[in-house]
Amino acid sequence: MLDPKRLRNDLDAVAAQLARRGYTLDAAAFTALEERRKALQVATQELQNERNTRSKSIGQAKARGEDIAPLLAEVADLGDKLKAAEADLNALQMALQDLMLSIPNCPHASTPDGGGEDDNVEVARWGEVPKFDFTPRDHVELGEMNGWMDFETAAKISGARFVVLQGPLARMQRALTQFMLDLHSSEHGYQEVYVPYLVNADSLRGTGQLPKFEADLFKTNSEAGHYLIPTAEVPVTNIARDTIADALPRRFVAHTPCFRSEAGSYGRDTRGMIRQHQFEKVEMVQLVPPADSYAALEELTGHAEAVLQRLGLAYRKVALCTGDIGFSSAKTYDLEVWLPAQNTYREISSCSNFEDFQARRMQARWRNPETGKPELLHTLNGSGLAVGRTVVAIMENYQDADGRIHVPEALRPYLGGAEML
RNA sequence: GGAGAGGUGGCUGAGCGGUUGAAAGCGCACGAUUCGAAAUCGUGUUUGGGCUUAUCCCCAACGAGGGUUCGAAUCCCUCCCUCUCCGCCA
Repeated sequence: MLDPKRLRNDLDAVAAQLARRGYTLDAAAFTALEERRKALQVATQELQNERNTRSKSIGQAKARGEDIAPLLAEVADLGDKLKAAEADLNALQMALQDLMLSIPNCPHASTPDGGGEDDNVEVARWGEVPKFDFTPRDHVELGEMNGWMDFETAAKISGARFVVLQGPLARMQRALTQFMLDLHSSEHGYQEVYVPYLVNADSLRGTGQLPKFEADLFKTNSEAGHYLIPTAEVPVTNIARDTIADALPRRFVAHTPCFRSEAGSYGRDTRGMIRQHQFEKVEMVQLVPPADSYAALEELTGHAEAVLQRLGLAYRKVALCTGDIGFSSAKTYDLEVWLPAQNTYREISSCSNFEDFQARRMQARWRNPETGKPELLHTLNGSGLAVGRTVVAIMENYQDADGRIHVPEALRPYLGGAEML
């Protein structure tokens, strides 16, 4: 959510920033709502003030033993007027709140302009793209020929966009999550956390998935209306909801499965493990003082890059343009890993600075030692990495002519020293 | 699932329906005292919003939401959460 004060005082500038990401802010509608809100609020508060002072004097008169009947008569209709005013104000504030919750974050000045993914800007490349003296197989072929990957059985059990992994490949996926968690917690300063996979609507509102993107989520029919998490960002960032931290930064890393309905992506990446309803991810989350958040974004992105580097996977770093960043993000870097079979780079991590957008929605604050006051903090997160896609990348980059998969050096300690899967 | 207890400020913990945003203590900040410190004394110390250059002033908030009332932390209803005992369970 954007700062209401900024919207009130600097509406044109905000609208201009939002226009960069292709969002048209209905300034007239906002102004109209806001003006009515102000008038109604002042009127309501005057009525409340009158009620309070009169009630107080009734109490005082009663204490003196005076007759309070005439005083009561004076306030007879006050209650109804007040109740009506409060109801009007309440309805208006709900409408205003709905509007506020539906406005995306303003892009940071350094986020490049653009309308869609074609306008994203590559900022770095790392690693050698592997050369094969044979035609590299894609992960589906490799997985199936080795008997490690079974989409048909998954389709029977669940449906499309699921997979059953078997034996060494299932084990490698587990090894990857251990490797990533260990790296971030022991070398990058993150605290490992284990979090719920079912969350309530308040948490999803906090990070920005709700109210706009309900269609992307799986909702359960539990009484509490739980949703399956689409990313660990939701439970982990919401650790800070409604709290005042006394020391920042706080860094968390968690491994969770992620569940996405992939509504609207029919026909895209239907083959293989690239786009599934359920996948494993290791996620980093940082809560930082506002002044530090852009340095933190560079650092956090570096932590995700470190995983790719240790695994020896070639990748590029892309600054998403204003038309491609997520709803809640002010700036996002995607890391794209080289996939030989697709002959292209594919997203394997997304690292974002949300500034105070999420913090304001979830009232996540810290006590600024300079002011002594509670202030909104900044939130960031990044995949470190999407584990399922890392499995794909390793298979495709580390295959040999026989379809066997070599194990990257860094991963061997997690697989009993094995050099091959 | 059954039975019971309880949710008040950074923490502990009071609070007959009326001047209680809330006693007291702890903690914290500033000041006094001191060579310095401890102890002691004094002052201050919630958050959000409205108006405002600012001070002041006003409104709201005692788990959440409704209700009763001129007036609710206090009474009533619903829900959420925590704790204890029993049952069940990985």
